[in-house]
Amino acid sequence: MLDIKFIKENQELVKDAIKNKNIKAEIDFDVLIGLYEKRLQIKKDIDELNRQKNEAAKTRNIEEGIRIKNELSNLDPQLETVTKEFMTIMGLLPNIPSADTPIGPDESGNQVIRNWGTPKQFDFTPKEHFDLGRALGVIDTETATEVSGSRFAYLKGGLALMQFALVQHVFSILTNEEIIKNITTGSKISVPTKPFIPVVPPVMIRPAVYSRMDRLEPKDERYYIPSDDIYLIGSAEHTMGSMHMDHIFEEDELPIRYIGYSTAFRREAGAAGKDTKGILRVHQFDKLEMETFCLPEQSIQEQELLVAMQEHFLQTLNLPYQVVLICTGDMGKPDYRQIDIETWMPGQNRYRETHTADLMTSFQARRLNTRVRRKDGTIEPVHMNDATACAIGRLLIAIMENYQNADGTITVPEVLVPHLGGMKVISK
RNA sequence: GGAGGCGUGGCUGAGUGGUUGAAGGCACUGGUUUCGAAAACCAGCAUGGGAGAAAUCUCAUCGUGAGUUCAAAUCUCACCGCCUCCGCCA
Repeated sequence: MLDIKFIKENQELVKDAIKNKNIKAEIDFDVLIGLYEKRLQIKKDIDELNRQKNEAAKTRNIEEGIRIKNELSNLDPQLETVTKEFMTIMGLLPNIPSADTPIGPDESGNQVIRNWGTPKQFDFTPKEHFDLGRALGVIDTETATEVSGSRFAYLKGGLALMQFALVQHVFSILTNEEIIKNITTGSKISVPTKPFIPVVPPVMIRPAVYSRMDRLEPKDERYYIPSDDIYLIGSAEHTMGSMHMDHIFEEDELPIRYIGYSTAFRREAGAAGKDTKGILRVHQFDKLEMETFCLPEQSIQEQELLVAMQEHFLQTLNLPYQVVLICTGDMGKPDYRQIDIETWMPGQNRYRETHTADLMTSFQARRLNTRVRRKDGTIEPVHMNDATACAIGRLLIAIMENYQNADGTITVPEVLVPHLGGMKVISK
């Protein structure tokens, strides 16, 4: 949610954001500001009546008290109505995109800002992960479809083990302050080198909290359990970002960095027919997610750190990738700046999205009421960043396709070998 | 799931209808003292909204939401959460 005072002073910015982010809502700013002012006026009237009520109560003026009570009963519903209308419009407004965000209608407007590594030349035609996985018996979507439905899979054998090798690998990087220090120095990123705190968060979330994260929508995309009025999360971000709602940090406590491991649940509504084979797009996958809280003036650098950590991770696996600055039409509503990383998938002969890094500025924090008390005593919303550390399913695909051999076996990346108990090749 | 108990400020803890936004303690901040520190003493110390140049004034908030009352942290109801015992369970 944006700050109404910011909106009043920066209407053009907000209007541009709505247009450039393709938000399908007709917002009348005169109406919005009118509602805000009307609400303020009603609140003032109620405040004054309350003052009189308190006065009457103190002096035990019963008749006066009854009179004021009746008057208040007229105003209360008015306030409720106006507040509701006001909040409805406020909830539609997106975050403002950063100045360096390209303006574009959809993914065609995204900009590749750098790339790393050279796609390996194979002396045979590289296969896609589902063919490799089926032949090796490590991905079974047929049985999963019978048992659970489409877009589910069994990961087996060496691939199942590799999932946990990746988890170990990510945790070992992100909890190591030395590595973070080297990366910030090497990339000239000026943020504290505080390591990430490992977290296994809940995978279910209450509707009200989901809404405060501004992640309840699109509801079609969410799994909902009516008997308990609860949602399954689509990312660890959802229950980690909300960890500190209604909390005020002291300035020197920040940044706070978490690395969470959880299963993510997605209905993939509207993706019918898209990426139906294998495990690229499934209803359930495991993911390691970074979530950080920091001072407003540090949040861009913080996002740069998260991207640098992602790049470091891919480099340790020697996987070629490109870094993409996402344009207005393709970025999320709460995003200020979104950077994706696409990793080379030889079987598909193209880069596919494996990572995303979202800088939300104060947009989520304002609704979550997560704030910081500055040294001078002022209190303001913190800035929040979230970013993929490792979407395990998609990384497994990248590893399978990049490390495949002519005989259909898969070489285990060197850094993962120790985490796989010394296993060097996944074969039948 | 059954029985009972409980939710008050950063923490602890008093407060069962009337200047209680809330005693006391701890923690924290500033000061006095000290060569310095500890201790002691003094002072300050919730958040949000509104008015004001400011001092300050004012409204709301004692898990959440409704209700009773001239008046609610205190009474009623619902919901949420926590604790203890029993049951079940990884």
